[in-house]
Amino acid sequence: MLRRWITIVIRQQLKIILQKLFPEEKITIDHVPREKQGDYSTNIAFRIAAQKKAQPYETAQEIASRIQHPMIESISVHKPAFINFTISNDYVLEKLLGEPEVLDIGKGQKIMIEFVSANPTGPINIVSARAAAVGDSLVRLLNRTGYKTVSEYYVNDGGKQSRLLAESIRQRIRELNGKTVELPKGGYYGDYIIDLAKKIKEKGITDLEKIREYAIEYFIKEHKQILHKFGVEFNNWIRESAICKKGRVDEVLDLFRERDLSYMKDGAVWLRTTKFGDNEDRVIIKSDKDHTYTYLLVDVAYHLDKMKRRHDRLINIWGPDHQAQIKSLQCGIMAIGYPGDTLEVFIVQQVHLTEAGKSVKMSKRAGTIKTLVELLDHIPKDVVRFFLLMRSNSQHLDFDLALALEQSDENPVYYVQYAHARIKSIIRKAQEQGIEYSDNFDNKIIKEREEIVLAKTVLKYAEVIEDAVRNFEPYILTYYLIDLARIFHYFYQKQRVINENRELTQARLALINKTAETIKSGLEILGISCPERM
RNA sequence: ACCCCUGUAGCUCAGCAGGACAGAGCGGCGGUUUCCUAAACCGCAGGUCACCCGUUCGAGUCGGGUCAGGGGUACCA
Repeated sequence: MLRRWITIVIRQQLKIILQKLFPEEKITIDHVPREKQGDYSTNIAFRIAAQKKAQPYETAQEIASRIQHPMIESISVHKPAFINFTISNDYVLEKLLGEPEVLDIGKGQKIMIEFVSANPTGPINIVSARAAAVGDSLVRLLNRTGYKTVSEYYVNDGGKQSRLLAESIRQRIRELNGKTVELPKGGYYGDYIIDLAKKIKEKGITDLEKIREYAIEYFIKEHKQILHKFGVEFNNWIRESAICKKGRVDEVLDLFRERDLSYMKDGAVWLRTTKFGDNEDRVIIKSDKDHTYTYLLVDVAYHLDKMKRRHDRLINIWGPDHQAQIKSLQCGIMAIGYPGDTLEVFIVQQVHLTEAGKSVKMSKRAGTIKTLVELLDHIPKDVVRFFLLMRSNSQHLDFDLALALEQSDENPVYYVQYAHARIKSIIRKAQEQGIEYSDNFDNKIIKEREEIVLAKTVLKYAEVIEDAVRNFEPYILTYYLIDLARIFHYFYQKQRVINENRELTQARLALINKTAETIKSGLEILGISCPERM
């Protein structure tokens, strides 16, 4: 990629000029904010001047005068003391039309990435949908950059919530039978419970445990279906019950006992998480009759299982409501002998659904949910994904339903897709006239500002991918695609691709073809379709 | 009380490990189509980067504090 090459070149040059004055890795290369003043810039003169107690501007001029390289078209010094480089067009075109760079950032590292993991007690809400979009894009991104990923969905099919769900359904069934009922405290009240109750009533299931099983299977199936519709597939769906059956919980309990990290108090078993920096110790086995396990215990067991499957890194993507668990879980993982940074957790912040300025609150229990199912009933998958990938993970996200429904210019998804469709249309047109694009042209034929800017922007793609991977932030790519589309549209307005000069036409076809490939690649990573025509 | 996230143009947000006169989209106003898709493009208006201190040659960016908004702090998952 350009940035890497220019960094290497400049470092080499500076190394000679500066001798040992400055460590190579401290030389930073940035993009220049203003197009007219070059492509890349270094602030090295400030550093050198500070060390030598010299004037920064003069130092910059001195350094600049001594740098020379065929890929650098020109060097200029700007006040206060920036040294700017403009890349030669030849080099840009050579890179653009050459073999696409294979980015091997991961170097075969195995990453397990767990996301969504919504409880099978109701439909998937929009925050989980956001996690799904982010997680799925990250998987695609990582797989294209030299990582080996495994995506996993953890199903909480045990525990109190599923029993509460079953009880809620049973009461609804009784209600359908004309009885007055009392819904369990903290139970589930959504309309979907009544629908499910009707189904279960028809099947003639009355046993509470059978109701529970039926309901859980029902929701797992529903989640799989809707995620499939959303373009998200998981390598593994792993169940809490399976982890328990495997004996992982006992393993974990043994480890705790061996290391003297668990103790009895008030009839419950506690884990000394404070030893690892938690604010308080946590209960792992409850004091109730059945001595049931807490979520924490089972979750530690689950993560032990993940680690036994030999992954180099474990990543979880969680919603904001799970923020408080991170510490305890990491302490639990340390308690079984793994380093605290074994598990990295990324929190995607909440999603605010807005409609005509009014916000719609969401809670699974309250029954006023806006679910992924409902969302996809009204808004195309591409739009939902794009909107959910427009903010950094840590940003609260406003999802404007009205805007999402707009089928036109306001909607940035179509803006990007349209750029691709437009290019494809031009290429089709050219083919009808018997013109194919060709990489064999004199580089000097590409010289218009709009062409060069487009070419340089396409080349930035590799840098963007690198940034997105490094930060685990797909939105960086989303922004880039909007930017690329804008630059293409501008180019289109200013320069004709198909024109009377055949060689120029072919060159421009090659340029826009690369642009289309880049948009397509980017949209694929975001899990968004890329139509040939619109 | 403690923890996490956020506070940049009327609205929604970019601003990448400090740098060059603060950017985009939407909304507002005004333009562009004998020609490759107008789902496009161009121009104008609009900001004491919440506030205060500090570090620095240089702070929207880093540190401390204040204020404001959202979320979280279960023997629920």
